[in-house]
Amino acid sequence: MLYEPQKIEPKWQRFWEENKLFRAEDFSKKPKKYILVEFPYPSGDGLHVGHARSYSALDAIARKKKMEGYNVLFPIGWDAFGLPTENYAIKTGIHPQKVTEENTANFKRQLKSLGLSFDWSREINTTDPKYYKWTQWIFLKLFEKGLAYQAEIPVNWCPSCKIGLANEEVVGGACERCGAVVEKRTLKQWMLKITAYADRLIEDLEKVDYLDKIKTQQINWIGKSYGTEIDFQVESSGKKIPVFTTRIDTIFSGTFIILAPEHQLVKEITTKEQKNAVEKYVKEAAQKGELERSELEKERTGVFTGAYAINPANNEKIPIWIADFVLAHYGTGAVFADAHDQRDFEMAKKYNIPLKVSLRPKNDDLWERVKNLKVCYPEEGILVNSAQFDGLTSAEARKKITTWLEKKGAGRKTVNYKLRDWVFSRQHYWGEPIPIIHCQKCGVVAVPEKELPVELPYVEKYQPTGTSESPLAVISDWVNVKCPGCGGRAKRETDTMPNWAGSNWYYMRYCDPENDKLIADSKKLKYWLPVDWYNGGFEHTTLHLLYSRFIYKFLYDIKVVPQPEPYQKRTSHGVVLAEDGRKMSKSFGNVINPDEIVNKYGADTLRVYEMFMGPFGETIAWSTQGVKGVYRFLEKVWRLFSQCIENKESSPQILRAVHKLNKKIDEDLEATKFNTAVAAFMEFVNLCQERKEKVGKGTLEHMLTLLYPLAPHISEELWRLLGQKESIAFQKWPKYNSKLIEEETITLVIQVNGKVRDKIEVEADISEEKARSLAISREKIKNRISDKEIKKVIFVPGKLINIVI
RNA sequence: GCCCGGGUGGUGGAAUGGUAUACACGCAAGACUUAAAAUCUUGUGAGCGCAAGCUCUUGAGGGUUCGACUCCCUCCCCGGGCACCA
Repeated sequence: MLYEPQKIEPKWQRFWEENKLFRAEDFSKKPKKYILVEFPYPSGDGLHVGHARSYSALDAIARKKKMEGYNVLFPIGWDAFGLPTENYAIKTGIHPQKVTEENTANFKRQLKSLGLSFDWSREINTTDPKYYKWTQWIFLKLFEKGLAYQAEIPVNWCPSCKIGLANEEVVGGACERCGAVVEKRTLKQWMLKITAYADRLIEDLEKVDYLDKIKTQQINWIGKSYGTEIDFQVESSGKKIPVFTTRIDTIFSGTFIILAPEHQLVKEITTKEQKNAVEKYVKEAAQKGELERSELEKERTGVFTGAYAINPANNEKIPIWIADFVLAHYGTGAVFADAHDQRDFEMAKKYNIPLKVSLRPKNDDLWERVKNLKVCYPEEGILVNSAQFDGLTSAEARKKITTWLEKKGAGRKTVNYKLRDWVFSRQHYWGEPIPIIHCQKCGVVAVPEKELPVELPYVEKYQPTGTSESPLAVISDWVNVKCPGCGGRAKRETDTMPNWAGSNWYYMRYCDPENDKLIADSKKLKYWLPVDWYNGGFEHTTLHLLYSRFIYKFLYDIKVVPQPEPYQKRTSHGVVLAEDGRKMSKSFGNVINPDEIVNKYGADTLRVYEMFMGPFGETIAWSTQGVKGVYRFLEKVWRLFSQCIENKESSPQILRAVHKLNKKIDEDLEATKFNTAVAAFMEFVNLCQERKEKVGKGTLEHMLTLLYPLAPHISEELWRLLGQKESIAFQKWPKYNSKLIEEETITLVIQVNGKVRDKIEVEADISEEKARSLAISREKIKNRISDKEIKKVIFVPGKLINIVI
């Protein structure tokens, strides 16, 4: 009998679906496991083999958990709002909704052909009004609590497409769509106050089991730093400039102040004499793109405002400058500058601004050069020229100077973050409308909850307007509404939400996908949440993963969800590159279509290959040869069946091997070491083949239950061919017999001075004395030792003996 | 520049203080075949040697240890993230 995956796979997929094998049961008495993979964006390119990597892995986990007796929820849906679909629709004239329907159908067909154990009865789609009603509801709650607000901020503007771009639409300073260089324009945008949750987003990482790499990246992204805020009085004016620093230990060498060009005090403090120069500089800085501004590392530029401030530490009068390397959006948009910062140092040298030193390095030669302002010394040191603080280390000085400034009322201990609030408006058609109404009298008014969802109007024209408004702005009968407050004339908000909006909370909806009264029933949320294991791409660590944690925490605060963290465990899979080591891309013509692999080798081969190709977390290039290797392995499994059908016991060696395999698979699957799990199966099959002996039915069944999570179709088929009436999915996950695994004999390694010189087969529990006399009696070892004195013997029971001479 | 990973045969990789190179690919030889494919068998880190065997080998150098791919220090290279962050 031949192994023909094309015949057996669709059969079992149909069987599993018709018998509702993978339906999750609300409130089951069994313990629950919520296994989640990131839901795909249904693009026109179809399923990527990278999706298949993540899904095959967690499918194996989900199937194993089910066998272990858990009530498993393993759902799937569609993250379908977004730009690629809108762009495609603009290009082809096919409505985005139609495009989405087609792409979704294609993705669904592809996912089903892989035989993944999703509970399709809970399928969701972010573009469904019944779904985005609740996306809008969350926005209203955020608005109610003051966490959604409007602000005038600079946005990326494409002068060619005449449209605002999100950061993710800007590639290397250029428009992703047309390639034009992006400018900055100030527009009124909706913002979400994620910064209010910065501390909790860091602290609560302690409560969850994420890969360390993921935790570190989130912590760095939030970028919490402790420091001091100091007030500099502007000379002969009531104004003060607050400045944030982490290096208050260098305050006594602060000889000038630098403001960001966008700093609000620039206009107010600039003197008449400097007005022209300052205005010119500010204008130039605004015109420079982000790219240009950060590229210009070589040459420092700046301009003097003409104004002076007082350094509160030593009451010295110091000049106030402007420079574009000072960022408006970090700290207070102003810094005090000194000889102990590379950038400040370079700028002072260029414009002949006086400098002095206040930190002494340990190295005397270096100190000589630092003292004479030959080099910048940005490290920590011992304080000098710092009045009563002389002689302290930088760390000590930071504490004492901060306390001293606090007493004088000129400064305070403070904390800063790199994390910024989240721009939540898009001037696009294909997204959730923001449920807000602008009334001339009442101002910004929330759409009443009972009027949700605010449906996206189905129109023929969804092209950009060319102004800085969304395409929705031109649909006058949709835009013009009565104010829910006063009944007067009002207009709808025409911006839509970014596609992170729908993916922020989607995993909650799987718990209760049909509910039209609530985001989800609270008892169901309590039963299923948190997600026990969530797998997705590393690239979502600082966007989707962080955003969705923030939204969940907010929902926890308003008592919608039961705990403060949504995901108990988070893992990430590595990217699958093309065979040539580059990214898979249509333009390179190197894309692997999963359909082709499934047609030629079957879903089981694709799934097992994706697990075998390399360590789960690493970036790996595709190898078609490697796929063939896995296919050969599955053929060997098939042959094992045709050779072993007779009803008898396996030999003790095979029996031991299958129990060892059991242990290995158990451990490797939990640790996401899928590649070595597959290797262990291969070793087992090779062993059976080498021994040329018929394997007993029981042993084969044992092996098939272990293989089932990774290669479900072939396992189910052979299981039935062995005469089983019930699906293999209902089998208990097998337990290994640890006594059977124990070996009676072992290979004892004999080392001389740490080098392997001989090996002997001995009983497993050999004593040290016996091992020693055996080792010394060996010819090879005798020759090595000859007349030399044995200094020491190290014996590792069951492993080795090392003779030191 | 900073923060995370990583560097092991011709290739993807295995081994987290105890037999380096599991497993797979590729390659070579043989069997089957009119032939090819598929399959099976054997071999396959490098060097020396007819052979038994010996020597070397985990990016480079040092250290700890009876013993280091594994731990520590210095450096080089590659991948990812952040980046004028005060």
